[in-house]
Amino acid sequence: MNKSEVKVIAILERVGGFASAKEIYQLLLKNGDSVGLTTIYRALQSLVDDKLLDQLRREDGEAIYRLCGESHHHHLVCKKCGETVEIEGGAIEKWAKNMASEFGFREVDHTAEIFGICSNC
Amino acid sequence: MNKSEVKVIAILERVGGFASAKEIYQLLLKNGDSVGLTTIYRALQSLVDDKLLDQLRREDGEAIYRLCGESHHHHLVCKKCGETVEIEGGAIEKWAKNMASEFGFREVDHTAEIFGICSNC
DNA sequence: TTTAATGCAAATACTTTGCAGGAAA
DNA sequence: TTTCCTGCAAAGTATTTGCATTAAA
Repeated sequence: MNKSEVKVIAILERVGGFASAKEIYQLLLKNGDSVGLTTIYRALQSLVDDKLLDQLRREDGEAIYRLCGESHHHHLVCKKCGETVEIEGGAIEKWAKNMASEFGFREVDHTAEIFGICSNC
Repeated sequence: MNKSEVKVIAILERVGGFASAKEIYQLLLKNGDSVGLTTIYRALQSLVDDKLLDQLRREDGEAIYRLCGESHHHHLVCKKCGETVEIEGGAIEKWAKNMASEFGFREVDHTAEIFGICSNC
């Protein structure tokens, strides 16, 4: 594991959830670290190969990464103003696990988001 | 719904599962239909907007499409081969409703997908 | 010195958009 | 005519690769 990979892991720890290559890149720059996007991609690829990161896809096809085994949360997003609340998804975790095992799927992951209009809008 | 959209629907009926834009394009060509890839993309986009198709992503980020049933359901998708199972999400519906009301959100909608590797892969 | 890591630029793959010509109403 | 549909070519975005430079061992 080289320096870039350590940096990427550190950022993802700080983020505590999913982030795309570009987001990680920008966080590193903001951090004062000097890196190229290429290096981020290479670090991410290597970390996924080593099974230290999970890789999923956003709806628009962009790849997003997360530390393996990290407990994650979901979002409640306002369709109008974009305000976002992080919520626990205990029920969903169980649902995903049950459904997956019912149909014989392994290495299971999931995405879930709730959209609505917040009380201010 | 115009001619191209009808053609796309017909192909997806024949396929009986997911297909990417390129796959649909090639099937149409093999069929003797003369179409451009651009038109396929436009038809797909329009059908997704009209909620006649579900759109998901393969592991490599390519979009895949398929006819969607009318009832609200969720998907259990194989990250490798794209095989998909439609599943009921009773638990999720409740979770979404509860979370939304807890935080004062209304006009609530949600997305939820489970990813894994199916028993054949 | 020998190997591994880096980053720019170019290449690739998927998808969207601008635009002009053609079909349909 | 007026509007919609098409498809080529160009643009856009995410990601990967070639290659020469640099850092590390």
